[in-house]
Amino acid sequence: MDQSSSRYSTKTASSNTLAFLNGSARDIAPQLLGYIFERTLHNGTILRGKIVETEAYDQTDTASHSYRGVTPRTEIMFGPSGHLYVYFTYGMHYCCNVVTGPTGEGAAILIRALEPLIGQEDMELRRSRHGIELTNGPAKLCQALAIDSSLNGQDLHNSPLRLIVPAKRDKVEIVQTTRIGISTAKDVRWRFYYRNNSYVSKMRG
DNA sequence: AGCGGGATTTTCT
DNA sequence: GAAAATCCCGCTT
Repeated sequence: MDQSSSRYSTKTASSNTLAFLNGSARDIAPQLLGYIFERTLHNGTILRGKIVETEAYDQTDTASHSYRGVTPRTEIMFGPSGHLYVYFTYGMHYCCNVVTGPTGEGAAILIRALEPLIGQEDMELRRSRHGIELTNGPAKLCQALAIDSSLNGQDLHNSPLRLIVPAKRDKVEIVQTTRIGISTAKDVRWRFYYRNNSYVSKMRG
């Protein structure tokens, strides 16, 4: 494996390049910033967005779906890392996570915001919005990229939704703060985002 | 700019 | 039966 070519070319993640997901969600969540989601629709349309906001959830965490153990909903979180966990909430919204940790541990990273790179026009049709409103929230980005329960459990190495290693690391400051929309563990600072990126959800200022 | 309510269904107590 | 890792709209300031 040629180190320089993997560092400077944008290519589909091999099983090797996503091996870093087999660790703690807390540590991986900031590392996932800058990675790229590539969605291939049934008609062949390619959509891409860069991850700019993440939140970690693990089994020790009262706010995590996995806290109370394996259920029909959470079994994907307990499966192998590098797969996608999609859940449905509030009767109308999907949110998506990247599963982390070894098989048997229930952990995942919620993707809260993307910066669109390719396919903005297609996202606009699905969202009926434009600009930052395409992908500045966990359910918004799922609607923009047509992510629903049919993708739950898919392998991010090779599926209609793939995780791509960035060509080069962004030189952007990462902010660490508390998570959004939860009623317990409000003080746990497991939310990470790129400072000053306009696609981050609930930006103030 | 900020608050309040409605939508709508899966999941777990 | 209540809450939910949310979003959107309308009203008030």
